[in-house]
Amino acid sequence: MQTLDDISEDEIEHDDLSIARALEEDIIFGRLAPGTRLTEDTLLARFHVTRHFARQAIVQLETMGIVVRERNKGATVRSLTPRQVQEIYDVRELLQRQAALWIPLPAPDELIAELTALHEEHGRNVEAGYLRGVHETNDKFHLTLFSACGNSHLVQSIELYMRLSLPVRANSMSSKESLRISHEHHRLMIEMLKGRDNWVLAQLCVDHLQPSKKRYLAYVSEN
Amino acid sequence: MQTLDDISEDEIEHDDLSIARALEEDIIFGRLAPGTRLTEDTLLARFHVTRHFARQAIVQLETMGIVVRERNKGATVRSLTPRQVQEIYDVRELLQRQAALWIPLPAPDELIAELTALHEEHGRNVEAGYLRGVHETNDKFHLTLFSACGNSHLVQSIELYMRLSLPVRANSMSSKESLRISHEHHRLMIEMLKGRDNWVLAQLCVDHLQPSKKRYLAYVSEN
DNA sequence: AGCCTCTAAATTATCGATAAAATGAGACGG
DNA sequence: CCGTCTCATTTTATCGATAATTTAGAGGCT
Repeated sequence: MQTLDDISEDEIEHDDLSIARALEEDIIFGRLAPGTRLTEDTLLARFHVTRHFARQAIVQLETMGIVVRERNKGATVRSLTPRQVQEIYDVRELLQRQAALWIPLPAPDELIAELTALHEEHGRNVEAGYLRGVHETNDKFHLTLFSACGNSHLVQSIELYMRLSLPVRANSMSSKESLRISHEHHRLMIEMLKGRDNWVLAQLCVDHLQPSKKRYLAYVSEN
Repeated sequence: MQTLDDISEDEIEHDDLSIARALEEDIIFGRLAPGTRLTEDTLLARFHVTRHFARQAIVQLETMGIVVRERNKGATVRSLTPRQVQEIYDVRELLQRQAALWIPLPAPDELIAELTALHEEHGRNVEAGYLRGVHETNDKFHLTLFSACGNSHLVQSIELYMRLSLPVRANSMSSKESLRISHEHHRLMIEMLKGRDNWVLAQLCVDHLQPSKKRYLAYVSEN
């Protein structure tokens, strides 16, 4: 497996937020396995920033929930037990279902157009095998969709739980087939937005979460 | 109104967490009005800590959601628009209702005993007019209750939203009558835990939130 | 008076250095 | 051979000082 030291990030100027984002990406692409230790010095060497920023980035990651810190012992990439995964997904389902139920239907053309654009970009990324783009457009699609519920706090919480489930979703990025299925789900969601049935939309949003959860739970149970 | 400088905190040793807690208390008791500016130097003088800790405490408060920071401009106590209050309470109701529904009924005697103890302490605090204690035992009561749902992540989110609604709940601390009503609600909840009807319990938990929300919204609408 | 500009004061952001704590390796005694 | 005690090394926590930014107000111009 690739270690943290093999990844170098010269030339780019980093602040604590961009470091956090870079590491977030490493986690979803499996370059950083859960449990990996994250020392300040390593970040310092990789990103060529002062200790201050490396430290701040770790704090960021901690509040984002993707890293765990122990006093005087530093940070490790959070690793999730099946139990925790189940808990996180139960809450995700709760939040996303309610957001879907609160979206006024039929949705305005403006929103449909925006989502369609994201959807097409997502499709192109899938076919091109450009995983970074897939992840980015996927998250943007869902956040845009759920924002239509009108409750920004709910959306924020949804975002939090999307990040918490990052390591779970990492698995599903590897197979183009599952990405295509996910893409198809998105198309259906857009169709539903044109209709009037919130319950169908909500169910779709919940079902959409199942594959990566099941895949992950199956994966850990056989190891 | 009392300003931040009037409050002094000698003798006690503070770290960033205890500072955050102290300020949290100031907010719920109305000593720190929403919108109040929070400069590092002020905290520094009040708590006799280094700049480092004062700063860290502010970051803490930011992630707890009770303070807003703007780059190069410092922090102010978060002030909530009626719209935001409504959003926060909608999510609170969603989370707490679901937690109540997930609690296995009837609850084990152990839990009943623990809650009863907290309930009695809460009652004593109310009658003694010891507001700090009221707030503390109140939050502890609810967190203990909701923990019984078995989903620690859900409980964490509930805790987050309890903090977000701190300025809203501040109002209700002032009248002993409303504290007594709240206390009575708690008693009913314990009764419900002995039964088998999750729906009644859930409804009770949701209703319990209404008074302080309504009071706050009424208050801001007439100003 | 109204308005722009420039300066000084206040405040936050960043840095490099030092202190404190944990970790691991090797020495020593049982 | 095993435990454990000490010390060197690694890593995080804390500090004080300096840099950068914003804010407010004085002074001058039209």
